[in-house]
Amino acid sequence: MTTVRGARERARIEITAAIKDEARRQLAEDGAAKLSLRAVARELGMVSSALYRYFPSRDDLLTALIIDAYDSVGAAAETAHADARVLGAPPRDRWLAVCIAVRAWALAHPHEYALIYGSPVPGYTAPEDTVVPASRVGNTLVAVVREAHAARRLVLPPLPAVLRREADRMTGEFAAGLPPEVTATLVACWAQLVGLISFEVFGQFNRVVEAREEFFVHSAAQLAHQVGIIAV
Amino acid sequence: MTTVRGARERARIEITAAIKDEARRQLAEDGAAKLSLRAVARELGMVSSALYRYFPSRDDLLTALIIDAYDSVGAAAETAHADARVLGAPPRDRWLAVCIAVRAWALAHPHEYALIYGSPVPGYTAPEDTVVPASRVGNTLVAVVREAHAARRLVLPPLPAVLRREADRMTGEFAAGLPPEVTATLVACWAQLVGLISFEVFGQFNRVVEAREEFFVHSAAQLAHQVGIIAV
DNA sequence: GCCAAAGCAAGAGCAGTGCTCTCGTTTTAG
DNA sequence: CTAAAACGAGAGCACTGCTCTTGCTTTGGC
Repeated sequence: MTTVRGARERARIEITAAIKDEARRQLAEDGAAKLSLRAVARELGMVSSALYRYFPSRDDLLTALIIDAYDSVGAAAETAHADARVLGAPPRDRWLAVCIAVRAWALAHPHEYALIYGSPVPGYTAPEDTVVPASRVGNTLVAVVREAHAARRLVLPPLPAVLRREADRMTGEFAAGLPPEVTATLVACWAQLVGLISFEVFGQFNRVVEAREEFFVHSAAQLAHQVGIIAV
Repeated sequence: MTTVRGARERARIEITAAIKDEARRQLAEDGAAKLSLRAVARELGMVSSALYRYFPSRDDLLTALIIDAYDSVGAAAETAHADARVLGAPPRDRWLAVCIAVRAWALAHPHEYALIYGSPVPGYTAPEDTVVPASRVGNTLVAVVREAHAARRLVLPPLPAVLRREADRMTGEFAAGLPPEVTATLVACWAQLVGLISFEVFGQFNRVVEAREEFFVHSAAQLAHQVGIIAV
């Protein structure tokens, strides 16, 4: 927490939060495309130009929402992992718990999910501020696999020679403590997990998959197996 | 081909195509969010209201582009499959060929890819006209697996009891001739494949995966294995 | 406590958007 | 040949993101 120096700074914090809240409300209702700065300002009883004191542009507001969304889904994954750990769940169940938590968050916040894992809306390059929150879910999966390795519940999948250097680099950069053999596989599984969730959230499973929950749990279990986490 | 009854109908066909071409150009340049009906009309030397004779709304134009994009990537997948088949490639290589073709198409047309596999832009419900083109890639994967089964190059993965009915239904609906044991797995692999491609196209692999090509081919091969296609 | 400086809300205004409606003109079909 | 349908052009509405100017309020250094 930063110290609040005066009434003005306190007001700024509150108004910034109010803007984001209202924007999130409109986002959840109509989607990112229809999010309007003027509508947000109108709903908050202020004039649109005043809003630019807090967010220099519409894209900056969206970026703030993106960061919050990353933090929100990241927190969901982390608490699911922590809960599974205090229950003494085996690695496979911890993996499943995280996957299920991410899916549940996505289904509960489809538009925020679309904001972070759908097509990038503002431009093409993600602002620097997003990379740390963006990696929270990934880091949680790394933690699960790391614990599985420590508990000797991990078999190392074979890794082709061409990916050996890549796996070493990845491991050093964001998966320290993980056997390099699994790092590349884990990244792939993470992308595949998001693919599964995206298909469900974005309606690609309409008329295709009906038993969504069972289908997802089974697929997530397959991913656990693929990354080397042994059953039970 | 429908018969062209007169000059007016011929003109309508040409103008409709010109509108879509120009719209696709602007889409490839600036993305779906910045696609403007007025800009398209301006570039074509017509007034914006005239464009509404051809597409009743911006969303309808986008829907037309979505259908074309589905057809485009579907055709890419089908030709890749056909080429691999005439070369006598084994099932695993046919699977890889289709995956690689879809990825190549996505990297070449990122905004069109975002249109179909990113967040749904217009509303939430996909128009009925999109479901047939949308299934072309999936059908190609079904065909690959079906051929693998016919060539006895397919091992049936175990399927949990909860998904048995679901797998039977899926098979009857869009995967006739496929052993029900693989249908559900195939659908999951299809979603996971799109997850891999989306992460790359949407920049989620920035600072994470560097050897993209090798990483993708290895992951796609893993998916082939997962769906039951045996190596070589 | 005073006062310049900075932060702030409000309003007007600009360029752009999707979309509608009207009005002549042209092409089609009976 | 004529009524009907399709068409292009233009004006106009309501909305958007964003900028600039104008006063007012809070802040921080003296």
